[in-house]
Amino acid sequence: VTVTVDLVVFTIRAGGLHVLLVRRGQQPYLDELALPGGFLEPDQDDDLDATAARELAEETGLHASALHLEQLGAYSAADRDPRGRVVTIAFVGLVPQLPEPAAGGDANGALWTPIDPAAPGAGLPGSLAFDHDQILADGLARVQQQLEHTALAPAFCPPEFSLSELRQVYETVWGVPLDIANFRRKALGVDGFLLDTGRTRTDVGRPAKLYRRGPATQLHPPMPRPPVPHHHITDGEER
Amino acid sequence: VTVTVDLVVFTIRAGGLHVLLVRRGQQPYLDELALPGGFLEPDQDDDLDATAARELAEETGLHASALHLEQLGAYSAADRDPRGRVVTIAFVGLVPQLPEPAAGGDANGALWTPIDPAAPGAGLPGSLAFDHDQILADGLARVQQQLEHTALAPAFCPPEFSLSELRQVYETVWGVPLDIANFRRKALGVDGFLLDTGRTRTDVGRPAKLYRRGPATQLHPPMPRPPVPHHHITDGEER
DNA sequence: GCAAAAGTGTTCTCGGTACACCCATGG
DNA sequence: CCATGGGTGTACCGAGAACACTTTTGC
Repeated sequence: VTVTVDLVVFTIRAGGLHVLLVRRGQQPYLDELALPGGFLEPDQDDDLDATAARELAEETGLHASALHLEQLGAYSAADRDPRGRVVTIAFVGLVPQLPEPAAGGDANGALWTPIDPAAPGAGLPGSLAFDHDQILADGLARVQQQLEHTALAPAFCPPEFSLSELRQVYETVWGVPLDIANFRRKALGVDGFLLDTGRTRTDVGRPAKLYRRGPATQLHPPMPRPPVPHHHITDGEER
Repeated sequence: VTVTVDLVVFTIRAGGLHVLLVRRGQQPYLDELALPGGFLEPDQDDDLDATAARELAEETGLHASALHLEQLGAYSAADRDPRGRVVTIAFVGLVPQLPEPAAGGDANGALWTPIDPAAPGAGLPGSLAFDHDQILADGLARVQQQLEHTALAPAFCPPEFSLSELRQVYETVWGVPLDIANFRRKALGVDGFLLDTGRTRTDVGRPAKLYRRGPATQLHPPMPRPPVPHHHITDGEER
C-alpha cells in the first residue's frame, strides 16, 4: 500500500480566501489541478506531519515554524487512484501572508486560487484531480469550525496585528460580516487569546492597537458564528 | 509502508464506561493488552472504513448496521512499530449494549475493560502495546467532544430508550452529574433529536416515556458540558 | 401512605445582539 | 472641518443553572 500526504493550505490575499493548488506535471491527471502533496518515504524517519511540513516548505518556501499544520483525515477509497492502492492523509495548513509559492517537485508550479467560503468548488476552473474536491471541502469545513473553538485565527495574520485584521480573518473564512464592537469585546475578553503589544499602527483613521497571539489555544466560550444569511439563488451552485 | 486499522470501541456496561481490548497473540508485544485492529488488505476493495467495520464485527459479533464508527486519525511515528514502517488509522466505535466479545483472529480474546473518563489509563492493568495509550486517550476525548455537538449519544442506547438512560450516557462518558430537569428540556428542545414513541416503560417509580433517535445529526446549540469538578488529588494520575 | 423516579415551573444570571455614541488621526 | 476607521456604553433578549414542586407508579 502506498501512503501519500495531501495538503489543503489556506491563506488570505486581497481580502479573499485562497487555496494552494498545483498543476500536475505527470500522469495520472496530467495538467489538471490538484492539491499539493507527496509520498511518505518509508526509509526516512519522517512521520506524516514531518512529510507534510516538508512538502509545504517546498511549495511555498515557508518554513514549518510559525505556521499551523494539522491532520484532517485519511482518504482510502479503493478506486481513488488509478495506479493502485493509495491511501492519502490530508492535512490542513494556514499561511499568514502572501508569499508567492515556489514551483518545484513533481508539479509544474503552485498557485493561490480564490475560493468561495460558502461553496468551495465554485470559482474553481473545473474540478480537481483524484478526490481532491472532497478533501478541499472537508478542509474548509474544518478551518471554519476550528475558528469557532480554537485560537487559530492569528495563524492567518502577521506576528502583530490589529483587531480589524483579526476580524477580517473571521469574516473572510466564514463569509459573513461581524459586529465590530461585539467582536472586539469577545476577542479581548477571552483570557490569554491576545496580548497587548504597546504599539499602534496608523493607516487611515484612528491608529489601531496591535496585538500578538497569546498562550490560549481553546476559546471558552466559542467565538459565535452568525447563521449564514440566505443568499438569493444567484445562479446554480445549489444542492 | 504497511497500513493498519485500530479500533477504540466504547460501550456502557453496569453504569461504567468500557473499552474493547485484546490480549495480543503474537509478537511484538506478545500477551500484552492492545486495541483491536487489523491490516488493510491491498488486494480487496475494502477501504479503511470497511476494514474497521469488518474488524469490529469479528471482535464483537456486531454487524455494521446500527452502530457508529468514525475516523479518529492517523498515527505514523517512525518507531511506533518495531517491525518497521507501519501507519495506523484509528477509528472510534460506539456499541449500544453488552454483547460478549467474540475471540478470534490473531487475538487470544477480546474483553471489555472499564476506564475512568477523567483519566484513561487509570484503571488499566498497565499500559497498552504500541502507542495505543495515546490513541485511547485521543479516542475518549473525541467521543466526549462529539457528545456535545452531535446527536451521537443514542448510539450507546438500545433502539428505544428513556431520557434517564440517555442522560446516563452523558454522565458516564463525561464523568459528571447533570441536572435532570434541565437535561430533559434541552434534549427535547433540540429539533429532530428525539422522536416520541408512544410507549412507556416501568422499572421502579413512575413510568418513563420511550424515545427513538431522530433525524438530527448536529446539536444546535450544543449540549452544555459542565466543568469537571476539582477532584482532590486522589492518588497519582496527575500531569 | 411512603419511596422512587418522571416530569413541570420559576427565578436568577450571564453572554450575545443590536445599535447609538464618542475618540483620534489625516487631509 | 470632515471623512475614516478605532473604541465605548447600554438596553434588550434568550439560553443555561439552580432548585422547589407536582405526578405516577410499586410496595
